[in-house]
Amino acid sequence: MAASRGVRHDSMRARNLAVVLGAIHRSGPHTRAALAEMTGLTKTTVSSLVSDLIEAGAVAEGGAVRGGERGRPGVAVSLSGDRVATLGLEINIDYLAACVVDLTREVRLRRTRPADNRNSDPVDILGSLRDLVKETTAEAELAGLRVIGAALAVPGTVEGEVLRNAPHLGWRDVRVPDLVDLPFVIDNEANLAALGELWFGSRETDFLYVSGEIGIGAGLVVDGTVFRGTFGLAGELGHVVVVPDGPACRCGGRGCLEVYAGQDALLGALPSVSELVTRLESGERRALEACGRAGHALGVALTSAVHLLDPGRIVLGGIYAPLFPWLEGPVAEGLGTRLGHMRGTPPALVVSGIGADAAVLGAAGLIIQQVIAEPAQMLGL
Amino acid sequence: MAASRGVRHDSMRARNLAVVLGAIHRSGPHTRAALAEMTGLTKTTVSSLVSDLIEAGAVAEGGAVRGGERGRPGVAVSLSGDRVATLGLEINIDYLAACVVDLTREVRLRRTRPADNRNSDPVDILGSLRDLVKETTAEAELAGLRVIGAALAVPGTVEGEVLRNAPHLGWRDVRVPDLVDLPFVIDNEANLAALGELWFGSRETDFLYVSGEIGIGAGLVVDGTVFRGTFGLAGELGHVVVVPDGPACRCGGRGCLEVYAGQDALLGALPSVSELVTRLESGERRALEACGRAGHALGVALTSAVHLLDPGRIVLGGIYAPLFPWLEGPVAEGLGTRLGHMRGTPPALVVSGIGADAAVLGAAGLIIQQVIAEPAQMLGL
DNA sequence: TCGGTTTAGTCCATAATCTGTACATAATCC
DNA sequence: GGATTATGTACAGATTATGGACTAAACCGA
Repeated sequence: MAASRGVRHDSMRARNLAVVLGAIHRSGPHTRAALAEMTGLTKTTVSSLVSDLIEAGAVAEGGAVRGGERGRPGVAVSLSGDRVATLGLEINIDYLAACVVDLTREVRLRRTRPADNRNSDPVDILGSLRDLVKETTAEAELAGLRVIGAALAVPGTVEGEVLRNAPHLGWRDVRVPDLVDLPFVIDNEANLAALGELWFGSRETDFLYVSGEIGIGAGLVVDGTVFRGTFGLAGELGHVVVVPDGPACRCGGRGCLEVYAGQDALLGALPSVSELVTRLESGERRALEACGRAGHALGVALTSAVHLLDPGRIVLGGIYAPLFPWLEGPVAEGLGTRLGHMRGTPPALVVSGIGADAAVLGAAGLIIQQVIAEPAQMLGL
Repeated sequence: MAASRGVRHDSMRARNLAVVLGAIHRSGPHTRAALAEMTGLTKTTVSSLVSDLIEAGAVAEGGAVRGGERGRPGVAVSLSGDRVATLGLEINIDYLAACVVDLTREVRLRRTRPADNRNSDPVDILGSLRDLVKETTAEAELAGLRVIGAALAVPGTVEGEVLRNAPHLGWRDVRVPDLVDLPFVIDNEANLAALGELWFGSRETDFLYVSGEIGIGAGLVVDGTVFRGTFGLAGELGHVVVVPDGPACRCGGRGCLEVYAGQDALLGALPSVSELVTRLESGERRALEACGRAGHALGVALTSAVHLLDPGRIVLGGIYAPLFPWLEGPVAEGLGTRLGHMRGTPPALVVSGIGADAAVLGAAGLIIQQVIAEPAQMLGL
């Protein structure tokens, strides 16, 4: 409901650039004539817009030229991966990560730096991250790519440029400075992982991405857009109430999902998720029971989530991805019996295909989406 | 992600008409000069747009003329309530309702027709509703108002023009025919009641409206817009899990909120909500305990809802409005202790100010919003 | 092989809309 | 009463899209 500004000739053109670029992005290479048909603009206008987009490096001629049919064949116009790129960044509990992705969503560069960020000093970590940014940006430029924006994923709640609360890092109200001299945004790890799944994983446009980490977050994507709630705090699946009088949770509540299905509850005394997988594979009873309990709790919490959020499908990611074979049964059963006849069938339950990279990729993808949505502004047209 | 069309000259003007009308709507009467300032358009353009809007009957000169300051005083332009109106309709369990609202959101006409619609025949009810529509439309036209669109609130889930499932009416997959020869939409009662609260009640732009009826629905409003989820089924608060192994619910699940806090659970053997209020006022223990239990369950379910949906505040409506004095304590306590330190303070808990009319008013308001958002299309400019 | 047909892309005159400066108007200030 | 200040309109100019004519490049059929 912000005060909206009037449309002038330049914003009309800006919008039409976005419409044409969006059409190319949404459904692959097209000829100018096809674009005119799709957008309702005339061939003349599309030609003019396309030539601007070519100049800005957003698209290029070439790609698949349709042939074999009658008439003069058109020249296909497709997204160009050669000139414009964006930077995805991630601060997680035990590593820093960066990646460079070009406009075609091809991953061009990836760097991970192991670190122990639990209860760390923000200044140190941010300094280290800044080094990583310089390194990757320089390398991308060597490859001829112009990095035009960056996004950062953090394991906590974000408001604007302030990291409000990242319990596992031990950070509160940390103002993250612009790490690059470019458009820069910060967002929650689960939200960005959900977007990673959208653009680099299954490419479905409607789903709830469940991010199992030390905490449990979720990012809801409806029609290709993340739902963030009023203050950007939506999707805290980890603190949905599973048992009203259950054990205390570190959040102050009782019987939260995190108590039953967080990483600590799943691992118990085990050192790592891969160790847990090993034991599950060898059929160890204690491990199987832990997974069963977690799956049951997840089924209860997801039932509430489905009633409230109405997701298209449910994607399990993070540590739940390797554990999916053992979680799927109990979770699906819980959903199936509890949702009952409120809806035709419960949402499909699937595993994330991109695993641990989801958040960094989503971060880079977020900026790419901005370029597609506002090419005039992002590319200086 | 629908294929978006290019912007042409006529859509530029259509957009600017909407921008100017939106500014008048959002912040009361303004002079043309002020509108130019706010929209970023020139005075010339605003003058031209305003004269079109006057011709269409959307706005009128007059209203508060600012005086007493230096310079030539401007002529205020304000929404006109004299010419354009919309129709709100509601099918509920025990009544049909209609109302006519003008562009200034003044309620011009209201009709309620008691009926017993439980397990009824859709054909009968829709016929009766059609009569009500003819009656109210004719009466509005006598008052010089042109009804330009209608919306219908129903107690069930809606997809497009089909009422999928209204358990208390006993309707499934009922295709509702266009009741008027005008733009016409159908939506869920809780969603429209939430919009009623937005436009005719507190006028806050961010809240979760909880509609206590025989079932319990909720409508989430974020930044003045209803969140509907993927299939339009979001907000089914009544079936959020409160106790995982609780009593069976008619939905097929167990321990749903509706079992503890639905109208039937609250009333027990009592005949009506007003009877319950009487007993609460006289301090009857059984009544107080029923409210306490319901409030406790509501607190648990709302905790999950707050974590997932992140509402700005929580508005209790429907039968919860008269019961608010007795529910507020247990609900607020549950929210306060359970939300813990995940967020600064829990969302404010308030009572709806418009009671039973929320849904019909919201329905009429929905069409008014469409007029404000797309005046060119809705008014034929 | 060659003209006919079909479709793609460009050129250019025209149309729609907004901008910006100039100007008439109407109030206050001194 | 004249200076000042702000509103609202008029008109020429700028920007962008349209639409029909035209050129280009393929296939089709004789």
